[in-house]
Amino acid sequence: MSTAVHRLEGYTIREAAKLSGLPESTLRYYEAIRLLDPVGRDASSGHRRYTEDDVDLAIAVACLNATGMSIDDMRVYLESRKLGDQSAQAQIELLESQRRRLAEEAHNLQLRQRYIEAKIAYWQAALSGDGAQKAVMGESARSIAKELRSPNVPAENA
Amino acid sequence: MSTAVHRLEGYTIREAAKLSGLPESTLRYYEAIRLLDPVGRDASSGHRRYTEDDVDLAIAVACLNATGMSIDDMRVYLESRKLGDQSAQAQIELLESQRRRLAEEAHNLQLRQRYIEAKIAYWQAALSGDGAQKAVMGESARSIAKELRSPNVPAENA
DNA sequence: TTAATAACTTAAAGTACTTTAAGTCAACAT
DNA sequence: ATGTTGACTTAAAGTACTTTAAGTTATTAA
Repeated sequence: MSTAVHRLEGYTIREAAKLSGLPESTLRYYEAIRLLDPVGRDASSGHRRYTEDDVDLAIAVACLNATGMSIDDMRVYLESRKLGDQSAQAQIELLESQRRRLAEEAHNLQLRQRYIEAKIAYWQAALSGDGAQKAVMGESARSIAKELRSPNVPAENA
Repeated sequence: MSTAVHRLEGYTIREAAKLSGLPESTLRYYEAIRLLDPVGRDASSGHRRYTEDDVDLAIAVACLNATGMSIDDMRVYLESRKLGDQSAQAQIELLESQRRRLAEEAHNLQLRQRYIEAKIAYWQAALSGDGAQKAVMGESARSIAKELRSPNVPAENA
C-alpha cells in the first residue's frame, strides 16, 4: 500500500476515471482525438499521471458528455471556455448542471432497480407457483417500465 | 387524418416507436440483427405493420435496454422468455446479476454526487474570497475522492 | 393531372465508444 | 534471480446505434 510517493505525482488513469466518471478507455480515447489535452507521463513507466487540473477538465468534459453534447460541440465549448477567463463562475455552472444531471440519473437508476426487483419477484412467484403474486408483480413491472420510458420527472415548476 | 382503416392493419413503425420508446432506427436495427422478430409488411407499400404482440415485445426489449443490458444478454433473456415459466430460474439469475450491477452503479453515483457538491462549494468559496472555507471544501473533495478511489464496495454478505 | 410533401424503404457510412490482444514495466514472493 | 501479478500501454477490431443518401409509395394542394 505504498501510495504516499505516488500521491505527490498525480492521479493514475484509474483514479482520474473514478473522479470524473469517465471510463479509462474513454479518457484515452478523448486524449487520442485531442478533446482532452495530452496528459503527462511518469518518467520510468510511461503511464499517464493526471494533475488536479487534468481531472477538473475531465470532470467538465464528463458533464458536457452526460448532457448528450456531441464531441464536436464539446470541442467548441471548451475552446471558448479557454478564451473567456472567469473560470470559477464557469466551473460552478458546469458543476451545477452536472449535479442536476446526476440527480436525474439517480432517479432513473432507482426506477431501473425497482423494475429489476419487480421482475425478479415476478419470476420467483412463477417458480413457487403463486399465480396471483405473479400477476401482481407483472403489473408492477409494467407500471415502473411506463415511468421509465416517459420523458421525465414531474417536478418542473419555477 | 384517416387512420381508421390503418388501425385494423397494425401500427406503423412511427407508432411502434412511440409506444415502445425505441427510435424507429433502433426498431429497424433490432429487427435486422434478429433481436426482434421480422415484422409483417403492408402489401401495397412494403412498409412495416406492427401487431400488438410486436409492440409488446418491443416494449419488453426497451425495458431491458433501459437497464443497460447487452444485446446478447437480451437475446438470451428473450429466448428463455419464450419457453415460459420453466425458465424462471434462468431469468432470476440474469436479473440478479443485473441488480448487482445497478447496486454498484448506485453506490458510485452517490459518491460522485457528494464529490460534485464539494467541488461546487469549493469554487463558491473561491468566488467569495473565503480562503478558509475553500480549504475546507478542498479537503472534503479530496476525502470523497479518496473514497471513490478505494477498492470497491466491501459490503457483500448473503 | 401534375407537383410537392410526407412517410416510409434499404444500404452504407459515420459516431462514440468498448473490448481485445499483445506487450511493457514495477513490485513482490520464491 | 526469477517468476508471477497487476496496472498500465497501444493498435485494431468490435459494438450499438445513428445518420445519410437515394429511392418508392401515398396523400394533398394547385
